[in-house]
Amino acid sequence: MREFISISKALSDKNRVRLLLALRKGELCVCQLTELVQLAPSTVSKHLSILWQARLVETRKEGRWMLYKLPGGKAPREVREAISWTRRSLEGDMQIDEDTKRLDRLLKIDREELCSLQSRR
Amino acid sequence: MREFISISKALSDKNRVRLLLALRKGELCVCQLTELVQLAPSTVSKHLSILWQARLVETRKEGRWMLYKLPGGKAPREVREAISWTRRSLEGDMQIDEDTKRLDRLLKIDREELCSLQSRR
DNA sequence: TTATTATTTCGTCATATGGCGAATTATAGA
DNA sequence: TCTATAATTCGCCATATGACGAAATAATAA
Repeated sequence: MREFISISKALSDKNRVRLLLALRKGELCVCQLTELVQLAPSTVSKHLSILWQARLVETRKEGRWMLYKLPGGKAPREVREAISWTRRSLEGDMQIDEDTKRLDRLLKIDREELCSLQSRR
Repeated sequence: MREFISISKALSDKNRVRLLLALRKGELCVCQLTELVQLAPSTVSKHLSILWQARLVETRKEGRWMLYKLPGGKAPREVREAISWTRRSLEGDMQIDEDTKRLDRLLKIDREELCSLQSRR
């Protein structure tokens, strides 16, 4: 029950779902995700930590960057099913489609450059 | 997105999930559900209204009783999948198993009798 | 070492949520 | 009609949540 509630709570915020589904595109750093959802980095970090605690994302540190991605095939069944339910339910969702387009554009920019752009605000 | 968030929010509370899964046993009135989860009737009613707004349950009025049940096959795919994800995820969950046993006992008591027992508190 | 940069943690605020009991509504029974 | 009962709505309270900016941490670059 604990795990289930943790997952459904994690999925019960719009911005967290946006972040989760952005990771369909592959590994992303906090900068890139922050640029996508346009929230304060501290807020994005908190959201990601909630997704991580629910095991909905995995992390890997690469130099200065913390990279987040969807879990691999060895994730618990609950988790895999939660993610695929989320993906199917939001197929064709306007917000998610916009995010996808925006993300495609962001991915053309080098990570280094994108992150430094951000710190200039 | 609205619908999805509404569903995941509805599923993000332990007692609501208990109520939802109790309905596997068929139609139940608020009295029966209140007796099961041991919360104030007003609290149970509120929870049920949240489940209803998310389309996770259907209602039918029969005399003084408001009966709640799981949605039929014509429910939106999102909803059906959410329910089956919930059921599968909580298969073998201790709390749910206890509820199931308790509910089996409660179902042996006539509704009329069970409800009137309750109002004597 | 020192400075810069990416991320997280902390403190704070406004709002949302889950709980209850009291009051209200709707239906059944006397 | 008047009363009893099932359920909901309302008002309240304590706690949880999502947001931010400032401060702390960790890693690279100068």
